[in-house]
Amino acid sequence: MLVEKFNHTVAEKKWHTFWEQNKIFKASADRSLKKFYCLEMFPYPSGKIHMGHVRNYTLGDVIANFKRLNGFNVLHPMGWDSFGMPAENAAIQNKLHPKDWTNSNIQAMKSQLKLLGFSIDWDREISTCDSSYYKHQQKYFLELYKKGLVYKKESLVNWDPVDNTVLANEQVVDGKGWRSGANVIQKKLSQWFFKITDFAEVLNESLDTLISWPEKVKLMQKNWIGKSKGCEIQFNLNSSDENKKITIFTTRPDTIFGASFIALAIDHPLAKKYEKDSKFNEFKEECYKIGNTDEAIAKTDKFGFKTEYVADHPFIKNKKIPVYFANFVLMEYGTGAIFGCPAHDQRDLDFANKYNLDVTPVILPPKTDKKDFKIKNEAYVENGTLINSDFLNDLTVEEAKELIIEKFEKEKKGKGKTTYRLRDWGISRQRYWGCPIPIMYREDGAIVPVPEKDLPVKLPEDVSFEKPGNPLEHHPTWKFTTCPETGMKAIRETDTLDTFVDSSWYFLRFCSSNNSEKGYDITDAKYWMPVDQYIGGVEHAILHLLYSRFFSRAISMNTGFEIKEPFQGLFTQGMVCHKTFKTEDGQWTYPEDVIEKNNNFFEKNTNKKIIVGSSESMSKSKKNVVDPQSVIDMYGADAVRWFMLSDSPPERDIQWSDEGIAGCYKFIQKIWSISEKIHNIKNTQKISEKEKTNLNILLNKFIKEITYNIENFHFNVAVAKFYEFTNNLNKILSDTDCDKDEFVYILKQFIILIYPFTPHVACEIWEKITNQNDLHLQKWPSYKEDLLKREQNNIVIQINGKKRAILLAKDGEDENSLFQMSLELDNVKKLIKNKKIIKKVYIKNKLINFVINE
RNA sequence: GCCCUCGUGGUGGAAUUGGUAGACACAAAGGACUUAAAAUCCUUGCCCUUCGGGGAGUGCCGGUUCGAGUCCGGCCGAGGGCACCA
Repeated sequence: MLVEKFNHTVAEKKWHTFWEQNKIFKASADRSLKKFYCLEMFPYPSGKIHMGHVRNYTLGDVIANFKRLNGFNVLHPMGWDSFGMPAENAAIQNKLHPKDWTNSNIQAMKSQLKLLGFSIDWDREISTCDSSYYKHQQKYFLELYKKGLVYKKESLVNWDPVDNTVLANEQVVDGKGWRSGANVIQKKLSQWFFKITDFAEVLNESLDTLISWPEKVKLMQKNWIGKSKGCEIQFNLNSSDENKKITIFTTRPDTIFGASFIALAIDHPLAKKYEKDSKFNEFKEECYKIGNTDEAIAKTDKFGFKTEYVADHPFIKNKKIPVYFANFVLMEYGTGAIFGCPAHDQRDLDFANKYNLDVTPVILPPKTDKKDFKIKNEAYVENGTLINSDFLNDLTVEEAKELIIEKFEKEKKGKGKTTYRLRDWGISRQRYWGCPIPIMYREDGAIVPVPEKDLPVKLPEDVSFEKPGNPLEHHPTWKFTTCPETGMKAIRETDTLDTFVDSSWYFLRFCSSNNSEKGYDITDAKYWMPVDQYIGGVEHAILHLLYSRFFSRAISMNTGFEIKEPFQGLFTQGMVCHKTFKTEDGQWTYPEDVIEKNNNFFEKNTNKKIIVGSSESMSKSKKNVVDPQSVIDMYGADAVRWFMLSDSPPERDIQWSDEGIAGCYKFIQKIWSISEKIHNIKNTQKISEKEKTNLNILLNKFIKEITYNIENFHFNVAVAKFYEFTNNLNKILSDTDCDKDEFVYILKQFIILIYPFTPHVACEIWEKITNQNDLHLQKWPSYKEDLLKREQNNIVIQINGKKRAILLAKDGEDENSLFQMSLELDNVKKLIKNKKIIKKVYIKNKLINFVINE
């Protein structure tokens, strides 16, 4: 019989229309239902969707569909992270208004997402650049301002002296501005900050409650917050001026007897004295050049600037400790001052060796003789016992820390303290395309929040990008206003908010997206929050997730419903990679412009030879991208979705391949042809009870495997199980006398199981065999555990741990008779002959191991 | 530099708790069907073999165990993170 092919173009369009018209994926307002909030990180509307989006949203869609079939009321919304730099760049380069550019991108990407058949509740769509969104954000800003969680301080920015503009780190390439090519300098600007450090402890501690987060992400956040327990110590200075004391922070107070210098950050208050010293300023310039990332600091040679100050050691009489400024000490961390103990810290040792400072070991490694222990170029940072340390001698590091802190506190020379590496969140951006900060600067110098009734402070639309810098700053009228209370003249804040603020509460907005009064409603949030499953790229492991955890907690404090943790479950997916193609003169080439001839590759139009490079994550700059649109057109949405779930575990990178997607297409066709075969069975002859039982066992095992693998995010394994089951089913179909009812039943179960993965072909087959369009209303199949108990098991017979035979035995067969039976097997007999059995091991229904001496 | 993760066929990967290593897929080779191609289906996949089976084997070296891809120790290699792109 000629089987008609599955026409994905027609079928997919048909189901899209049906789903949309009947609002199949709309979350129910019925609060008695058990809920499931499934969220993927919302996209930046850059123009077109890319494979990374396809993968991200396919993963989420499987979960959302799976949960719906399991009876949950699922919230699966989508929105747009639509403020940000690319829109401004487009405005500068193509003379398009950021708003128009953004909105047309949104339209384009939305229709692409619809093509993929994602089960999204589009009625809740939001866009962060819309004033109906950001007006609530301005309100939250003011609330935090009132709570004292927002403040202003001077802070360094990357400044392009030619374009007269602030640059983001990514706009600084090799120390030069990306557009002008000018050397970027560090400039101090007064900027707004959120006091996230007030939450350092709670954000750190609360990580332990997130049991469904990847350990890796939690660890990254822990490192970022960087809690460390230590001690502040005051040193007396021999100084003739007002600086009589200096406070340092250390996590190693136990090494105080090995202290040989004090090092200060270049912007430490003591630097004031040297601000006119040209040598010091040269040194300072050198330090600025390094930048302030941990990586840069760790890799740079340590150097310092000696001050005239000398400090007294707190316990060793007459011991004088020199004071330096050093390039590896940061003002932002601790007190901006440390004491150096070179014997037990590599940085301190490098520094001490450079300036010929004392190196006195104070920790002796275990089982080492004091006489043999010398420090040269490598610091000893492990545990040990204290030496050369007066009253601390012979204690362990832990004991010494405890005792010395006690002593410091008693003698009022210092105190135990916990510090965090986490710094406050700078939220000012000197850019146009962002949420305006609702603040005015009054002519009398007062900083005045815009009253709530005057919100939103809307972005002006008539802006020009002719001049470099912030268009809000240049706008002829926008920033001039009056204080509503006093009538005094005022100037608006022209900085806008970091776009990470926009994405720090959008998941709350989805709970009440159509509420114009409030950003979110507490009753809605009580029902929907927290997000049960959040899915996105690991690149957001730190900032976005940490900021969201902070912001949602901060704005919900004292509202009667505090959001302690917004994301209960987190999954971070890997990237989509593809081979790279380059011409011999080093030009990146798009895959669709490359053709293969006898294992050699050429550029289509020019016939230039192409060099195939390694597989890397798809990026526009390397041109190793495949446009989802073209693949959807050719193979259909189901095949693309299937590809995204196949082969690679979702947390790992996936390699895009043309053969792979073709294979997925074949599989979609295959399940279609199997369903046709079953649908067209004419013979209704019953199959035997035994065959029926076997089929049932197969199906039950299959249901269990698919359920387990979805719940555990092993989608690639689930896909393999689908292949396996399909192969088996196809074999049985050609072997067995057909029983239509039986096979239709199996097919229906199969279709429900595959619906979350490939909904279009599933709905089409379902409709064909049932004449109904209610696949989305079906219940997820359950399995019977007793059916999975097999009557017979293959028992592996090992001799000395090596597989030698397989024995088919009744379930639960007596141990001794199993030993007897296995000893009868030819191969076993042969190998055991004349040898003594020392030990017999039996693992129920699985394995026997005879241990014999050779 | 510091912190973390991962090393399994030609390739992507599977192996829930220590118990048949290589499921499933891609690629390759051979075959069937066909006038032919496409599509589809079958077989093969390290070494030795008397075709029963035997040997080696999960980056390398060692350990624990009746039994190790899985646990422990030490090497080697690859990747990721380390403060305003989103």
